[in-house]
Amino acid sequence: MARVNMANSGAKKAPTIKDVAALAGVAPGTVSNVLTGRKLVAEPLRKAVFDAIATLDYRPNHLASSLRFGKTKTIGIVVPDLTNPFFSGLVKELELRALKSGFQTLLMSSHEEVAEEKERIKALVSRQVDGLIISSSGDSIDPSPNSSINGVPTVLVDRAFTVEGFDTVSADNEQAALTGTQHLIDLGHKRITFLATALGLGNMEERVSGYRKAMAAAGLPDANVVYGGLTIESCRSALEQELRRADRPTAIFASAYVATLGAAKAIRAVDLAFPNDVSLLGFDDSDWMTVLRPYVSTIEQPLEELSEACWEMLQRRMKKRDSPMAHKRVTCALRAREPPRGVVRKPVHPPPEN
Amino acid sequence: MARVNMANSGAKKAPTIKDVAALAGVAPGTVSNVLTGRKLVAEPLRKAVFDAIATLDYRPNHLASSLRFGKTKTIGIVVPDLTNPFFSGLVKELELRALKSGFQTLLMSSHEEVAEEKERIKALVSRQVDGLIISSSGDSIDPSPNSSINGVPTVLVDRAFTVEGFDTVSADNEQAALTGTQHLIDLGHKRITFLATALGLGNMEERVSGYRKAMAAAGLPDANVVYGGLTIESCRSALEQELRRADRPTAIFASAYVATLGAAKAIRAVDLAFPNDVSLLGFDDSDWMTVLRPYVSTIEQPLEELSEACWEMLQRRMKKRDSPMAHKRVTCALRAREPPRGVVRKPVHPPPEN
DNA sequence: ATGAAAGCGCTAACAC
DNA sequence: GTGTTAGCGCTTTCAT
Repeated sequence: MARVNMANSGAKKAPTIKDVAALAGVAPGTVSNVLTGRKLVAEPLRKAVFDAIATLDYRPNHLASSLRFGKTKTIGIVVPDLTNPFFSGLVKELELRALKSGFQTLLMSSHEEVAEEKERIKALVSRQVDGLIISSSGDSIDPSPNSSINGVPTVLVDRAFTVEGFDTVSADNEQAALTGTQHLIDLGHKRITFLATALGLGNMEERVSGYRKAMAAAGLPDANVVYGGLTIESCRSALEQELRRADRPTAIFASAYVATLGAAKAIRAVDLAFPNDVSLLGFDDSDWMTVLRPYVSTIEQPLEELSEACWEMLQRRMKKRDSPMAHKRVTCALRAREPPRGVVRKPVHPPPEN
Repeated sequence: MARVNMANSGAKKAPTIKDVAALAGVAPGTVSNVLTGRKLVAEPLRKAVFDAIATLDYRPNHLASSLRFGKTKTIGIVVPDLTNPFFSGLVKELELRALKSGFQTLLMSSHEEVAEEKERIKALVSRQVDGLIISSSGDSIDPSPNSSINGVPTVLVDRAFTVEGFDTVSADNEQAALTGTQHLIDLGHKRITFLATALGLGNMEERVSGYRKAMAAAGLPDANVVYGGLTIESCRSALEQELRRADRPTAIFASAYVATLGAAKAIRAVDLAFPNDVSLLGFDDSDWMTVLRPYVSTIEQPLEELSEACWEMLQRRMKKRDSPMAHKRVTCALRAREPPRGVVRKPVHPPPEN
């Protein structure tokens, strides 16, 4: 009664483990054992199975396997914006580590929308991912087991460090901002504007706080925080206004990738030059920053450490789902590229291009 | 005999459609009908089902559904390098379109390795994706139904236009390179070096060809193609040698994103300035290119059109698997940002930073 | 309109 | 060691 697919003879259906078993003259279970290696199989049968697999060009159906086995060996990753090099770099590192451990990654982007993020998480969960790494768009992830995450082992990265109920990994934002601000102060700046992105993001608040602390510690009362939003253009526009004022800042500390690029654009737009007219310190180092002249300095978040920590935590949680929540901070590095202010006095920007 | 999960009372197992059915007092099939909407269900039962779903916090298992239904509503995307803004931009657009049509995307990166690419494709296929969009690392994709692709509807994008047996979408590379080269010639350049990436990539060969044609047409015999490899650093290094020669080129045409950034770095490294010492025309427009001064001009590949074409083709192929292969070219735009050569004669680069 | 039952492809028990 | 069987969660006939 067993229906046997005609091997490759025009039949549309893909061969199954049953077809392989039939051709090799063994039981389906044996084929499975050969493939998964969970049970030893005698050599002659092994060979027969492999031959059958080859002639049928059999591909295991991962869906069926996962359904039965209860594990997908897949982790889901959700980031706000893949075109942001910070996130694409992070994703690349995460992918690498997951792959090395035999996991595949399912990558989704939330486009900085909380609602979309929820949808993506739900989709990932309904696909039975074994774990989740999320850089949240909203800091408002619900850790309750009834939330969209549904009890799937999850690590939060970059955003949302403050949320209890999750393992989290993020940069030591406050310290990084403090160091960065201090660097600008050491360069001789007094009017330093901090270009933040959006209100209510945990990591951003930490950076703002570090900035304020450094300003206060240096006795500089004029802390000035500008919220430029989450796009390059909105950041440019917000800062441009700032730069057109008579008492414009002499230094900008841009708090994230979009802010850094937005700031660079704003500075160009009002035809100032860094570092003579204005210094620019950015967040999230990127390749192109080294081709700007004079260089823009940055606070670099160590992507390898960040992703390493994520992956370790997630693996731990996947093994022991009830271990206590862990929170890890990684230290950022200051990439100071700017010559000391005042050394290059001569304007370096080209004459107006009529 | 039917085992019923205790609703949320500490039981670990996720509720299934059976649990919902039991609680709502209906058959599993009815729950399915409510959920999928494929068959009408009377209002009182509908409500009971929804109530049960809510109280149990039931999530459909997409794996099981896909296994049974034979479709995953998922397409796989494979690109060589997610940190390349051309690809991350393309992926973003593709994701958008897939999502709008009710498809989810499974994204994988091949890291410019043919072997990895094969693995990723196999993984995607074994996950039963309904379709595949691939930007190949090697131009060597095997279209036979027995290949790793295993008959899954596939569209090739950017790379590998020349491969028969696949639907393909790519830029009109030869025309774009011709236009770009012509632009540099119009600017007065005679010694124009073309910075290619790797040999044997179809799209690259087309660009080289466009360059050569433009040079020949202008009666410029000194076509000079340098292969810089697939990383920013290798491109920088290759071009830097070129720029240190006495008869160095007056213009560089960089053939891809990595080449453009590599070229910018090389130009900086040997302390030349564009466009006075050397002009730079790049491929693949990127945000940061507008903050360099003077601007670097680029050939922009229209990501929206590219992805739109991909998605349309893939949808068509998924519906009619035996329709004839289609090949689509999209036209690139020249973003000329450079002032004419010679207008700004005064050197604009800053004095050496001791 | 609803329920019962078969089965998607695979793996884990349990026999032999 | 190897075969047999049950069933993962869902959808879909086929009866009713």
